[in-house]
Amino acid sequence: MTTPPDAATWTALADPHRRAMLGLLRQRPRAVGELVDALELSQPSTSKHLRVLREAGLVRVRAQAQRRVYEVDPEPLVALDAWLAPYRRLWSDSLDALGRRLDGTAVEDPAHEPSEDTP
Amino acid sequence: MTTPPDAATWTALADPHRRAMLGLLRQRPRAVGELVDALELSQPSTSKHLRVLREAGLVRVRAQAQRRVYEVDPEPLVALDAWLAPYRRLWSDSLDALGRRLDGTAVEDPAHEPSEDTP
DNA sequence: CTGGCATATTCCTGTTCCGGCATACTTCTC
DNA sequence: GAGAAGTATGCCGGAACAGGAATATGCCAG
Repeated sequence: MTTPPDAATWTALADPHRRAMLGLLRQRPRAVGELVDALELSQPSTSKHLRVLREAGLVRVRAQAQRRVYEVDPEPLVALDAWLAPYRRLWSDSLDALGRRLDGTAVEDPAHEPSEDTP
Repeated sequence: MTTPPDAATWTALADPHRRAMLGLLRQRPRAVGELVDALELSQPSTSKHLRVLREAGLVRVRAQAQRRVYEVDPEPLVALDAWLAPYRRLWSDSLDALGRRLDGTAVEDPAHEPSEDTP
């Protein structure tokens, strides 16, 4: 049933700076200072955003002497991917004539996805 | 290069009610009243959320006499899917031994994705 | 054209969120 | 140890956002 993304995941990704951070960390792990330089953010602000990402489980920290090296933890993104799955048929059906390639996106009967996320 | 998701898409999806709405609309198009009943929200609040979704391009409206029937427009989700793509290798490489199935997720050389979203 | 239904919009309030500045904490260097 | 580098946290003001109530708008039935 593939757990839907945690609310924290969504709110973490809602911010452009945090998405940019994730983009940089996807390339390679980086210390906070590198991120401060790359994005044009103050160090405290950067740390706070990293905190949000960390608490959402999107990044992991490993301490290297005084510096903290952050790297992406893809797990919440897997959940996002799963969340997206049922919507995928909405366009793959029409645009992708090849249809059902044998990935997870098996063609299920309509209107029976997990109701998910209903508050 | 697959345009990255608009900021509006992310903020629209950041709200649980709006995600729930999208989930309901994915099953079938619905009029506002149906959504008001399904979610436990006031009608004005519902309309406002629909407005956000609409302006993000995530839903389309078609007028049916006095009622407005909403349905999902998957286009922004395609962008989301594309945004997710470069991250997918982070877990498909490790978990999915089958690797590079021939979808869009071709295996590119690391650390060269579009820098995207940098504010 | 009057009244009623379905939806959108406005106004207002409480809350959350972001950014900057100052500061505390930890670890390295000398 | 003293000081510096690297990072995290607290506090604050301003902006953005969510929800409710009341109201406005469009459309239909009689």
